[in-house]
Amino acid sequence: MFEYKLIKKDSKSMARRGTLTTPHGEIETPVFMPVGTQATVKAMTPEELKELGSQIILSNTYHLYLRPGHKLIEKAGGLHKFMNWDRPILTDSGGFQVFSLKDNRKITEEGVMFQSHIDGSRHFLSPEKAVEIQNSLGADIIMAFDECAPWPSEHDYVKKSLERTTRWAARCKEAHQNTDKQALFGIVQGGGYEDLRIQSAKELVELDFPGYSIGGLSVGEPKNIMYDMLEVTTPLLPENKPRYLMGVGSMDALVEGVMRGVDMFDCVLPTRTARMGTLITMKGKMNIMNAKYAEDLSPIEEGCTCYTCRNYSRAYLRHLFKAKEILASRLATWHNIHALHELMKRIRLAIEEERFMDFRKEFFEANDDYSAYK
RNA sequence: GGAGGGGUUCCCGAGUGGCCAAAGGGGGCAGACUGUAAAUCUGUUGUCGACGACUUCGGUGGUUCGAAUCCACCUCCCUCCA
Repeated sequence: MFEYKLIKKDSKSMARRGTLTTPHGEIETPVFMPVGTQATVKAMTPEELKELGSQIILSNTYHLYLRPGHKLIEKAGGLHKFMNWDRPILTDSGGFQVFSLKDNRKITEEGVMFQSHIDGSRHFLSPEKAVEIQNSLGADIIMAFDECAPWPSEHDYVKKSLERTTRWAARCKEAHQNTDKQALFGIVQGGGYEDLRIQSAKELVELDFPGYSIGGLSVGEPKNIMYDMLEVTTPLLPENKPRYLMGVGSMDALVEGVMRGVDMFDCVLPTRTARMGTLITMKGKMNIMNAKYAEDLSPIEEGCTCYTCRNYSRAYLRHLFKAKEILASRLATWHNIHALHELMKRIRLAIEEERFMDFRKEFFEANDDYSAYK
């Protein structure tokens, strides 16, 4: 029910083109996955997500466990049914919340004691519990419970953390019941240390997962460190298994990640920044609220085929944002997600046509935000 | 016509002798955001030849070492009475 098929390998880089088969359909990789933490990609309906090209979306164990509760979702027939999304779903384990809610939790070997950000109540999340919740939710791909160590962290701390994450991964695998319907990914950690990334990758591969995530990156470290970590990690991962770089979603990082052998990416960046008025284009990002767009009646991006660009002008978008209209968030989110899907589509095509590195060169030459690469 | 209250920097609105270029909010301008505690947060918002100087708190003229703050007159607005 879960299978990764490698279609084509780029001859000049680690880039690869593949297909991921899940109980809820196939995913063409490399792929960008929008994030719908609370069982909704903010501002978009599932129908709209399909229209703009989303193949798979994320949701979150910690958030759905606290509210509305995984039991309710199970009773509703699972997350797919509950949120009316019949394509693949991937759930994060709550490992990222170990990082992001660091002031409200305590880590032990057994698991993590959280204090709810909603009402302050205490909850214990362990590898077993995280898997149990994810089994209830029923996502096609689920994550092992890990610790996403903060940047910067001492070598000693990261080493202990990753070794615990490996032990937790083994416990997750042991606890996982629906292996036929849900693929459990292990998560490589190791901070910004090459030796630790190598150690983590080897330990996890030893445990044999249907896919491997690369976590603990894009948490504040310089980009070159992230790329260095990818370069030591992906060669150690089995070629016939998908690799998922967690939490990465700027256009440049997507291109650079693909070049280093990553198949899957997710990120809140396009949706969050969309709500703040930052729009993503192939030429760079733009803050649509800037005064210079006040009377600009052209679309966000010339030639863009998204619903927003087909129908609305920069001036109109700016007006909606200035007026704090809810439609502003919707139209901007629509465009941003579409932009990343479009980028991935071009990347896939470029790999198929054996011109990925040329595509990469053209991308960086055309994109003002990443002129450092020129 | 009489009585009272008030006119503050783009707007609203504090301030009632020096610590005031003037609180706070709004608006404006700009920035950040990467497995979502985010329709959030941060900076900035009189001028200049700018670690100092100059102009500003309805207008004019005073008092004072010193005024947005006190006094006089003028002007405009609001409330009540006739």
